Amino acid sequence: MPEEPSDTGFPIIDDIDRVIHEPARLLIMSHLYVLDSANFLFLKRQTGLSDGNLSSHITKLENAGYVEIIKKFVDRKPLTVIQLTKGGREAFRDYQRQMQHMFEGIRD
Amino acid sequence: MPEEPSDTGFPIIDDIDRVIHEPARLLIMSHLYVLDSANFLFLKRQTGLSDGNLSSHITKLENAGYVEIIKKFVDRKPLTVIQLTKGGREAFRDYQRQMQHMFEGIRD
DNA sequence: TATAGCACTTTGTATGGCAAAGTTAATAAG
DNA sequence: CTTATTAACTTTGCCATACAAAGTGCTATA
Repeated sequence: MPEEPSDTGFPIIDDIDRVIHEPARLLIMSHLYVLDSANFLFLKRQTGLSDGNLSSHITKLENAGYVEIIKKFVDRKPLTVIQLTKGGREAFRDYQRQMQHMFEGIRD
Repeated sequence: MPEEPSDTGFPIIDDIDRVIHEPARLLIMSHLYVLDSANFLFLKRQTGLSDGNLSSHITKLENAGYVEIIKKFVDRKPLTVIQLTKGGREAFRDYQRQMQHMFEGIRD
């Protein structure tokens, strides 16, 4: 009979949202959680990611329904705004809760 | 002139210890941080990992110097004990601090 | 026309996780 | 003596993903 991992207060591996867990996206999501939205260039500077990488990471976040990507022209220059969605906010909060819950059982 | 990401209180991507960050190993390390040491079977049950995966994850932790793997025979059965090292304890604490620091700036 | 800025997209490489199957070593059961 | 069982691997193969680098398209400006 296969056994389930017993409840130790630690999260089950599968519970961790890997879309958010990936460091680059964790950083993007942290900024968005605070600012709600940010433009491409800003995120690029904050994260230190290259154009290509930032682009692919926000596309993944978009596919997960965590952000909305809005393209406009401002001052006749392209401006890409990345906007956190409600689902994205919730997912990030869940992730945060899970991590903190895990660390709670751990104090020296 | 290339720009450094400005200090927002969020960690730099490269600062995240990916050896620990990987969910499976995060779970292993959490247990070890509390228990200091644990045997193979126990960790396998707690994490729900397969033999092979658990084995390869603890090998990675060993290569990083975070655990020591001790093989003995008890009751005439092989017993593999995974013991957290000092370095492992420190690395985990650093990881935890970094994560919590990141979440600190984020409260609704 | 050439250049620069912004935001991609594509391509290639390297890594890494995971499942599955096979292996070894020791003992227990028949 | 043979087979099975337990514990713990190791190996193989697949697939996803991260990242760098290079090229593309669009707009505006010199």
